[in-house]
Amino acid sequence: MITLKQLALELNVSVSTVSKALNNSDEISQDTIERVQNLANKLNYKRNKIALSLKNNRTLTLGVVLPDILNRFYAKVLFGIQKKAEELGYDIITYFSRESIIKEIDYLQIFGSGAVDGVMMAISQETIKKNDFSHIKNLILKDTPLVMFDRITDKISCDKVIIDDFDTIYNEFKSLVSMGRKRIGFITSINSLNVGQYRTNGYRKAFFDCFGKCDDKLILKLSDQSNLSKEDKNLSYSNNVHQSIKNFILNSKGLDAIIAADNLSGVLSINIASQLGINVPDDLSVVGFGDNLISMLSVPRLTTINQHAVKIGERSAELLVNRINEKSSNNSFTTEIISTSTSEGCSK
Amino acid sequence: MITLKQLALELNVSVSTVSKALNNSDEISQDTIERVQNLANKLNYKRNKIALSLKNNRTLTLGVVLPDILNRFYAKVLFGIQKKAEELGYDIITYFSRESIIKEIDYLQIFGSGAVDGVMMAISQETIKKNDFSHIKNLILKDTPLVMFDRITDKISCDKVIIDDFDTIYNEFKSLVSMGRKRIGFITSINSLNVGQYRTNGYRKAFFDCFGKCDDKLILKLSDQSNLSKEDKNLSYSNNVHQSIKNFILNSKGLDAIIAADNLSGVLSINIASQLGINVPDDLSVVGFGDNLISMLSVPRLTTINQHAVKIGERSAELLVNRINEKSSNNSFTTEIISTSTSEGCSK
DNA sequence: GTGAAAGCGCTAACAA
DNA sequence: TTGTTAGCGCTTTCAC
Repeated sequence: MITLKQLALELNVSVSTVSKALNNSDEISQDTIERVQNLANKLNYKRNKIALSLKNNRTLTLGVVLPDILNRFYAKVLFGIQKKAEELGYDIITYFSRESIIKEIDYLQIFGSGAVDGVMMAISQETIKKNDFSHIKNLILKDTPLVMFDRITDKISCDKVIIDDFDTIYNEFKSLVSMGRKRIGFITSINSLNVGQYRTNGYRKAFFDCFGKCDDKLILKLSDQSNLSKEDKNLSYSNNVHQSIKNFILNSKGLDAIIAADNLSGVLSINIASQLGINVPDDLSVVGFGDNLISMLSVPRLTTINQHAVKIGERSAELLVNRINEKSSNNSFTTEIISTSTSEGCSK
Repeated sequence: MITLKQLALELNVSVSTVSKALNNSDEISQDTIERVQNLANKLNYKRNKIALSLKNNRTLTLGVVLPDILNRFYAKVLFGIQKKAEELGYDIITYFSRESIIKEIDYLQIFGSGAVDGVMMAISQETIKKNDFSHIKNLILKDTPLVMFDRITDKISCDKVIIDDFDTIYNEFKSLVSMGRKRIGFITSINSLNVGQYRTNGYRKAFFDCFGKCDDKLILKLSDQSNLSKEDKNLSYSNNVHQSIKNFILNSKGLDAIIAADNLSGVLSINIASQLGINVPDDLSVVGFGDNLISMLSVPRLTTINQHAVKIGERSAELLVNRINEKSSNNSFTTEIISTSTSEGCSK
């Protein structure tokens, strides 16, 4: 590794002169600046990030805790985080809690001891279930800036970035009704998550507002994927899911629309309906969460509700860096809602 | 942040005594050790990672450059990397090149300046196309340990982890033949990648060995996804792909099997064939790359070739840490081949 | 058994 | 305009 010392030696100047020259300090003559920078370029010199961190007491690194990188939504969030962080001059260190609170506790302790300047996280399912957020409180006590996204909790005061799950489903329901749909079903495989519950509530409320008491037979709860061990996500699991959806479609009399609360059920519903000879979207409208990639796997392509995951990541990073750079500890935290949008597809 | 100095002050001992006590040095009396450690625990003292890095000239951090985190294969690799790195006591800093050589150059320069102890990467498509690996050579010149995975090149000497694309497809073809299939088609959307070419070559060779001269009409080259800007991955793109596959199936006389070289074409082929009234797998066998999640989106579920992406990540991290810990610079690099396996599904 | 001092690579106040 | 020095938090050698 090439250091200031080596440059200084080579050029017969002092280390501090080199340092200043590289920083374009106006204390240094133009001539020296050029000599130094030329050599630095030639040798491909790059400042040592570690030394800078120690000196400045800031690492220019952000910590990220994701429940599950194999979930495409979080992969997109991570992409957004990385992109924005890079723009703002930060690196990211990434951990995956795999829905475990123990891991989460571990990770936050590491992040809380000077390894990063701030932390972004979506809490694990286990943490939600245990309703125990003390590890997150500890992080905040250490004055580590924190931004929560997607999976959040009222118990913690910090900046937050979410989508409005309730309203999204509520509005989607209304939109289907305005298109003349009368029996709108709801499929979810994320029952145990708060976001899943908000979506279900949005469905129930819209149903009530449009048609009166909600018919629970129109709600299909698939077993929660994230509750399954890897071994369970095998053939028999997918057979079960296929069968459940098939039965749901066959047994729901007059069903003319489906809203899927996750990014797989929608695609599956279309493919299964097609096999049953049901024409999508003429006989059955299907709308689901998803993105360009997953949604193109159904024939016809699924009409999707786009959560703008990348944007969630970007805004989280932005809010975090703002918070880091804030001098006084401003106590007013914001909760930012990223609006969803319906993207083109042929299934609605 | 709490430091050694503060502990020392509080306990009326020197900084070095505190340091040694925390490290259970036998130079220090048991009594002092206890006093120090008690206070440290009480105040939740954690060593400052940055200071340690500077002192020891190793960061306990690994650098990762992925072409695209939205590609599920790389998301899985990243998962494997993170898992193994954590086991071995390392953090990871992650960059996404987005298939751009400029980004890649940037990232490797940062990584080469002491920010990490070693680097893992899969090269970008642009780098492959330009056939210019000087930035990677520069990294190696700086004595930064490097492991390449999945997308590699002969031009660089380092440890490598790959799957055997050629043999995988070759064997899959033979397996289909042994099941009595006679007209086996091949669909690929990754033409421009070397891995894509290896797979195509595997197909051609197997075809030749079984049936003589390969009929190019049985090969469908879809437009390369990673060449598309985000805007192009829209409805018309998926319509085009759907239509291409449909035509391919309809126009390939006697087609009784399809091997898909990427993780989407297989699922799509099944769903499209089903819509055409073709029975999968009775009339048409379909085998594709994929994983538990994507493959369950077809009805029936796709029989997949599993690349064991997580394992690729794990082995890469393992090889890298081994290389880092190696005293002498051993020049014999290994290329590790992770074997694929066919996982259960109903489409073969 | 304990402490002083040097040094990892860098910046910045202060001297020259 | 350039150089000297101190110090970020930590470990380690060498005195005491």
